[in-house]
Formats: sequence, structure tokens, C-alpha cells
Amino acid sequence: MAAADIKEAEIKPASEHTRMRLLDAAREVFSQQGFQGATIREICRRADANVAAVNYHFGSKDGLLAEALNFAPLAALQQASVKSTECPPIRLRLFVRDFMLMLLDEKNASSPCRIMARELADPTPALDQIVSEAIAPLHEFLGNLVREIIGKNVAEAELRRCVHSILGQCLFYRHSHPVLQRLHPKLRYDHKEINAISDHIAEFSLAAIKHLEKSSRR
Amino acid sequence: MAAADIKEAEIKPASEHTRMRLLDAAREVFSQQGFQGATIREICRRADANVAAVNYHFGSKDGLLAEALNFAPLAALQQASVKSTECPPIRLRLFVRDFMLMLLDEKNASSPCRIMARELADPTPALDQIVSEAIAPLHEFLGNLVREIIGKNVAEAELRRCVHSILGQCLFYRHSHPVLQRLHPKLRYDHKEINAISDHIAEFSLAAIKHLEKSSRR
Amino acid sequence: MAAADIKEAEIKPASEHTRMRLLDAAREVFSQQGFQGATIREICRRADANVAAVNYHFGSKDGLLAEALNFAPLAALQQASVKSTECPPIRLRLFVRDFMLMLLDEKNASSPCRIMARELADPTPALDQIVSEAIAPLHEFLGNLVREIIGKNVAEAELRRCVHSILGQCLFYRHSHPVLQRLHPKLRYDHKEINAISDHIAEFSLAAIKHLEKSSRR
Amino acid sequence: MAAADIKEAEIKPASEHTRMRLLDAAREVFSQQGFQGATIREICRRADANVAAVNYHFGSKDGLLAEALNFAPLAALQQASVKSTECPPIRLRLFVRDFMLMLLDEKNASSPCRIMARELADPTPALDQIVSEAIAPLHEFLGNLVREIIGKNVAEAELRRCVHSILGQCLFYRHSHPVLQRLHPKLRYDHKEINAISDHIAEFSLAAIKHLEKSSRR
DNA sequence: AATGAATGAGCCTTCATTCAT
DNA sequence: GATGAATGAAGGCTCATTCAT
Repeated sequence: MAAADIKEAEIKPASEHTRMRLLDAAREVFSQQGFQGATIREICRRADANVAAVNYHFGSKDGLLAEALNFAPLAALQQASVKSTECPPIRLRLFVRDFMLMLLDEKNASSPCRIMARELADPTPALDQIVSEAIAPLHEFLGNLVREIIGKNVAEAELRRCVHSILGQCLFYRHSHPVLQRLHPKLRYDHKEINAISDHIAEFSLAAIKHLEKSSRR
Repeated sequence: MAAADIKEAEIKPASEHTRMRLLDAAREVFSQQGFQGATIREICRRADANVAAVNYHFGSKDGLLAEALNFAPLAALQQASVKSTECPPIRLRLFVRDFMLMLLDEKNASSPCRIMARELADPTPALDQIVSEAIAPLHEFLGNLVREIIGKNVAEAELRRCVHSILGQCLFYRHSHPVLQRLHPKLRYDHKEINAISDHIAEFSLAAIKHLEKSSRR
Repeated sequence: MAAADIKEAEIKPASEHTRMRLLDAAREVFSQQGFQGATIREICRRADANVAAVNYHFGSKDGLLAEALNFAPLAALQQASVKSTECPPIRLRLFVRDFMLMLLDEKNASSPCRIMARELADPTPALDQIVSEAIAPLHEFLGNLVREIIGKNVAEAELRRCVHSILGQCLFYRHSHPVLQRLHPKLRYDHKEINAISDHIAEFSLAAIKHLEKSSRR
Repeated sequence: MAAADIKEAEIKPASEHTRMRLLDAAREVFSQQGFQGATIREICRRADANVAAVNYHFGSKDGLLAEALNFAPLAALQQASVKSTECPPIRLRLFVRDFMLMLLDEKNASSPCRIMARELADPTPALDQIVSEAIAPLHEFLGNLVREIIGKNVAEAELRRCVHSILGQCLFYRHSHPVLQRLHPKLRYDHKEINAISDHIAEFSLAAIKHLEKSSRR
């Protein structure tokens, strides 16, 4: 394995290096301009690569998107929560905060999560893959978490809507960012602000879920 | 004179007919493909008009978008609520339901609201106009409504976040429609489903707001 | 005749008025932008007329150009000179001055002469007409005038070249106007400057012609 | 290495071949139709290249024009004259002849000089560049040459007009070519004719300049 | 007679992709 | 294997012209 690693690192370094730079540039541009708005030329320019490099390495713009997506961070978030020993409400709070950091933190500007968020409304060739590999598990994870809090008396459909309510609140800040910037030009998504937003969403959602739980017992 | 009016009402439409068809087609295509994804050619094809018709009637693609937007329905919604004698929670419920009907009802497939929702995340030349003429008033309206429920003790920033939570939940169903269709292929946005969703969002939000109100009194 | 004039002035005033305004606007735009650069829309805009008015009144853009041209002023110049009792050199001086006034004076900004000058190098459908009705007579007139000064000993070809030399000097100031403006930004074609230029061209040309006359006698 | 050079000289042309063909075609079309009248499609058709080739190689129509212009031949003309040991009148004769050969000789049909001549009257994006890099030096060169003949007593403004007179005579044959063809259908610009024209212009101008010099001494 | 509406050809440019080394 | 060059489809837009009143 070490040998293989060395081999890979030594034999195709130039080629792999270009691949990586292309993927980085692609994530950057896709998350900023969207899949449709992004151009192969701009991506190659930022990666300092030839215009033909994308098609050479990834076959097409679609192929580049597919490889640029990386569901690991999102999955890790869920894994961390599942393995945690905290109580469900705390785990929800932690999840929301980490999710918002992925969506809003400037350091994650080219996060696959951001790309996914951008493409939600605009079916790209990769959406099927995104849904089955990232979004469906996410909904399931959140469903389980909410179920732990809300109890068994609430119907599945209502539970799903709770998940939608949580995700909707989170995604709003990403989708409506251009709007919010115009409404509140002074607004900046620093860590303090992201924490405040996350706290609000968690508090808001937990209060609502607990209310629904109470109602369901009657 | 009445005759003249009738004549006008009959003749003008003939000359204005193309304009109207173009606007309808534009709303349809814009709300489906987004501003960037929409092509003048496709719009003209659906309107059964010449490619040059858009530039003749509206000057440019931008001009067409500006005229295709119509903030009246959204404003009417708010007016109706403001003038209502119902208590604030009921007014919130009614607003959410009507807003969701605009966003999801198949009969409103080319609603300006849908176009606006699509463009939120992707600044178009019209976004400034959309924000100042439609979205800012909407946020203000919801802010006032929530304020009536949540009381004076809650800070302005937190109030704003409540508005965002409500809007985020509503817009989620529009933005994530392609995703939800894949997750739940059987899902249809008929009136029954829209009502269920609206009820959930209102219930969820009211419970959370009342919880925040209670917290603020301590 | 008076009756006819009145009739014309009274019966089709509106229609004729539009025609005239179109012709004026056309001369203005043609002389500023050239035939190719001019657009029917701009002409109609300046004439405050419908876009279809040009085609209605003149059949086409070409037809408008043909009617916008008016060779009378140029012909009048020659007539005046021919009828004059002055000696040939003086008549040449006077002609050059009047010709330069037509080409350069701001008051003649839409002079047919200017339009013609613009189109010399760019064959338009009207060039044949311009040549046969205006330029050929002009060359002939100048040829006769120069012949009176240069005598019979000079060959026809050389005489023609003298005419070309005179016209070339005159037209230079019109053709190269954009260049001269850049070379000498302070330059203005006021009457004083036009007189100075005309004097120079006449002096320069007469000296040369007299020299050629002298040479021919040897 | 010599082999490599040869290889380069053989291979590079293959890749640069299209560029060259495009430039040649562009000079041809620009000098015939003017910048505005020329179309990228026609240029590419003559160069047997794709419509997108121009934008690939030169960025835009403007960029193509900028590269199609080449002021070297005109500058070389002036250099040759400056370095010559001939007397000023002879140098003027030689310059006029070479200048006319550039303007009229069929072998120079796509000479940058011709393009420049076409654009004089119709400001293109490149006119500023043309003026500062080619025309201003040309005027200065001719000014110096005429000054040597005309002496110091003649005012600068009058000197400039002499330069204009010379250039005007030369350019006339280019600008008015379509007209002259119609007036004298048999006329051909073969070397004999160009020599005759050049001799006339030089003779005509020298006589006039010497006359002005004599006048200035009085 | 006269005009607002509509047309289709054509413009320059941009794009993802493919070709030929 | 990797790249500069080339491609053709399509984009928004402008134009002179024609249509239908």
C-alpha cells in the first residue's frame, strides 16, 4: 500500500496535480457561478491548465461536476452525530451548527455542500447522484434524529415536514444570500454570526418539535 | 363610447396579443429554466412569435424579465392580511397558506413569485428591483406580524431570524422541488398537500415564536 | 404656377412635411455616419416619423439616399463661375472657397456634398448617379477652368491630373477630418480657417498650374 | 539544432498558418469593405477558417484589425528617405512614388496603408492607434522634408497645409478610386500609370512649394 | 394614406467539445 | 499523455423590410 502510494505520488504527480487543481478550481467556480454559469475556460484558467484538460481528464463538464462533488464532509457530520453520546437535542444543535459552517463559512467557499445547494433547484445531470448519495441519507439521518425527540406518535409525513423545516431554515441563508446582502449590506457571515444563526435555528426548531410532540400525546 | 371601449378592448388585444403571449411564455420559461438558462428563442417559440419580437416589444432579455415580473399578487397578499381583523396567529396561518399556493400551485406555474424564487440565489439584472419592490416589503410585513406575536422583548436581530425561518421553510418546497420529487416520486402538490404543508409551517413557526416570546419574558 | 404652389402647400402639407423632415434627417445622419452606418430607425427618430415611413415614402434606404442627394448647390457653384466675368485664376480661387465652404462649414453639415464625399470610397447604389450627375460635370467644369490657365500645350491626361490635384486637396480636409482633429485638437473650421485653407489650396494649385504651363511652352 | 529550427519553421507555420491566412484575408476585406462593412464570416470564408477562429486568435473583430495593421512599411519608407543623401526635392519625389505604390499597386492590395486610408474618415476603435503610430509620424516626416525645401520664412500653419496638399493629392487616387473607375473605365493602375501620377504630384507640389518659398522671401 | 407590429436574415460573440499533433 | 488549434451550434441583438390594418 505504501508502495502504491509512493508510486502514485511519484509517477503521475504532474498529471494528478493538474487533476487536483482542476477539481479545486471547479469547486470554486461551480459554487460561485453555478453549474450553468460556470465555464470550462474559467475553471481551466484558474487551474492554470489547458482548455482541453477538463475534457481530457473528466470527459465533459458533467463529468467534472460529478467528480468535484465530494459527499464525505456531509457524511462525516452525520457519523459524528450518530456516534455521539449526547442527547438528541444537543446533537441536533451540533449538527445545525456544523452544517451552517459548511454552508456559510468563507473557509468552505468551495465546499461540495455549497455546490449542491446551488444546484438543488436547477436539475443538472448530477442531481440524481447528489440526491441518492448525499441528500437522501441526510434526510434519513435528520428524520431519525427528529424521531428521537418527537416520539412515535407523530406520523411519518409530519416528521418529514419537520426535517424540511429544519433544512429549509438552514438553506435559506445560502440560497437567499444575494438577497440578504442587499437587505442588510452590513451583514457578514463571521463565526459569531453563524453561531447566532445556528442557535436560532436549533432553538426555533426544537421548540416547535417539542410542541408537536406534546400535541401528539393528547 | 361604450362601443368604442368594446372596440378598443377587442382591437387592442389583437395588437397586444403578442406582447401578452410573450410575457406568458417568458414567465413560464423563466420560472422553469431561470433567467440565464432561458433563451429568447425558446420563449418566442412558445409564444409563436419571431425571435426579434422580444427585442421589439421589450428592448432586451432584461427588459422582458422586468416586465414579466409583477409584484401585485404578493403585495395583495400582504394587504389582505394587514386589513384583516383576525388575530395575528391566524393572519400568519392565512398568509403562509396563500404564499404557498402562489409558490406551489400548478395553476400559478408562471407566477412572478416563482420567477423571483428562482432568481434569489443567482443575481440577475432585475434582482435589485425585486428586492426593493417585493422582498423588502415582504420581510417588513412579516416582521411586523411576528412582532405582534412575539412581543417587544425580543431583539430586532432575533425577530429577523424568525422571519427568515418562516420564509426559509416556505421557499424550501420551491427550491428543493426537483430534489423532493426524486426523494418522494409519488408526491404531488395538490391543494390537499399544500394545505398540509402550510398548516405544518404555520404550526411549527407559531410554536417556536411563542416559545421565544415566553423565554423573552424571563 | 402660383396656384399649383398653393395647392401643393395646402393639400398634402402633412405628408409632404414628413417627407421633408425625413430628407433633412437623412442628410444629417448620412453625412455624419455614412450610408452604411446610418440606420433607418435613427433617421425616423430624428424626423419624428414612423419606422415604416422611409419605405413608404422612398421605397427603401437606397431610395432615400437617392432623393436626399441634391446636386443643385454644386451645379450652382459652377454656373456662377461660368457666368462670371472674372479672369480664370480668380474664378478658380472663388470656386475653391465656395467648395470648401460647402464641405467644411458647420452650417452645411448636412450638405449633399458632404454625403457625396463620404460615399466616394464606398460604392453605394447611388454612386453611379452621383458620378454621372454631379462628379462628372464637376470634373469637366474644373478641366475647362484649368485649361484656360494652362493653355493648349498640356496633354489631356496631365490636365486631368491637375483637376485631381485640386479636388484631392479640397477633399482631404473632409475625409481626414477625424484624423486632423486628433492631430490638432484645437483646430476648428470657422470661416477664418476655411478661408485660410482655401487661399492656400488656390495659391498652391495656381502656382503649380502656371509652372506646368511654362514647362509646356518649352 | 538546425534541424530543430527547420522543424520549427515547418511545424509552427502549420499552427500559425490559420493566423496568417486570417490576417491576409482580414487586410483584404478591411481594405475593400472598411471595418464596419467587413464581416467576420467573409474574412473566415476567404481564409477557409471557422467563424470562431477570429475570436480564438484575436479575441474580437477589433483585435483582428489591430493586428492586421502593420505600420512597418510606411515607417520604412520614411527611414529610407531620411537616410538618403539625395537632395530634398528628389527625396520628395521618391517618397511620393513609393507611397503611391503602396496605395495603388495591385500587389499591395491588402496593404495596411490601404486599410488605414479606408478608415481615415470613419473612426474605428483603432483610429487613435493609427494616428499616433503611423499618421502623426508621417505628417512630421513630410513637414521636415517640406521645411527643407520651403525655408524658414514660411509659417508653421502654412507648412502644415503644404503637407496636407501633398497627402490630399496622393490619397485622392485611393479614396476616389470607385469614382475614377466610373469616370475613366479604361484606367488601370499599372506601374506606368502610377509613375505618371507620382511624377505629376511631385512636380505639381514642388512647383507650388518653390513658389511659396519665393513669396516668403519678399 | 400611413403606421404599429412583425419578420427573417445576419451580425459578433461565447461555449463545450473535438481534432491533430 | 497532454495540448494548442479548430469547430459548429447557439446565444442575444440589430437591421431593413414587409404585413395588416
